[in-house]
Amino acid sequence: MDRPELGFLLSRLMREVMAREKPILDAAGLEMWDYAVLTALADSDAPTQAQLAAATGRDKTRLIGNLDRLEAEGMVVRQPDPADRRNRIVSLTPAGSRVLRRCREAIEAMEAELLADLDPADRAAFQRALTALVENDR
Amino acid sequence: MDRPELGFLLSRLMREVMAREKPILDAAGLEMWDYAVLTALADSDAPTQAQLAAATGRDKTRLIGNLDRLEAEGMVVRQPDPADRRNRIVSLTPAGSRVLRRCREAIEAMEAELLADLDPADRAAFQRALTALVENDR
DNA sequence: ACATATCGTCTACGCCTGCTTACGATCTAC
DNA sequence: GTAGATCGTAAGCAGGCGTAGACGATATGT
Repeated sequence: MDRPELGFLLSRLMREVMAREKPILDAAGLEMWDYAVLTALADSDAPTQAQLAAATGRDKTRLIGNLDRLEAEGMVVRQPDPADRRNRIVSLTPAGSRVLRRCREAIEAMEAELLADLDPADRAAFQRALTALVENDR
Repeated sequence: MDRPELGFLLSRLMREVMAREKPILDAAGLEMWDYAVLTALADSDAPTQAQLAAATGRDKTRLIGNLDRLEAEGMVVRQPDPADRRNRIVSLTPAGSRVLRRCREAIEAMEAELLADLDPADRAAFQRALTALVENDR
């Protein structure tokens, strides 16, 4: 047979990565989407909920539930935008930042282990190519 | 911020690949899962339905519907296994092979275009690394 | 002042998912 | 031959998903 297709390989690898992330997030009491939201929050400042939904790819009505829970657990706050009070600006609390940082470290360690068997040059090229591809079709 | 995480990059790229595959499969009257099934069928010979479910990662009870439709459209046949008549052996018909080959060609062209901007050495390393990673944790 | 649009929220719809249970047909072990 | 396991199938369940419609609060254009 031919070389397996990109979609096939990506879905397999994706499944593996998610399987390895799950115990880490479970330990922190986070769901996948919570983590995506926290990450997006750390990377962009003062996003409105609509912007946050767009950034994470989550439906805006689904996002609400995640924010409700994250806010109840004190990881996130929603504040009315002084410039346009229809908007609610979401931001990380120190507690949220702390949880996020701890998860991120564990996940980076997991990723390093996952990629450990690769030839170092290939690993660098892999990450470079992946990043370029994602940025390309933004 | 840090380098984006593997899971983040993979999900983005995956989304893009699937978005580009969809029109191709639509034109052939196939759903994503149909294509995955046909591909798995071409790569392994004489699988039982349970093996096919395992190979594609689809739930065995969900697979039934796909096979029903593919069989109704003459792309696939189910035959009782002479060695164990509980099993049903699934195989591609010539028509199924033809449809699959046409889709595969279109998808490979799409992938080539997607990867076209990469540095050739990076592209080769990317594919090599991706394949190695998937085979690694099988 | 008034009409129109946007934002966040809630509710409901239909679709797809994996999981579970049950069933008949069939194989295997004893 | 009888008991138990396995295969494909059907049906039902809970949960996730995006979408759409409605609503109050708010902003904007005229």
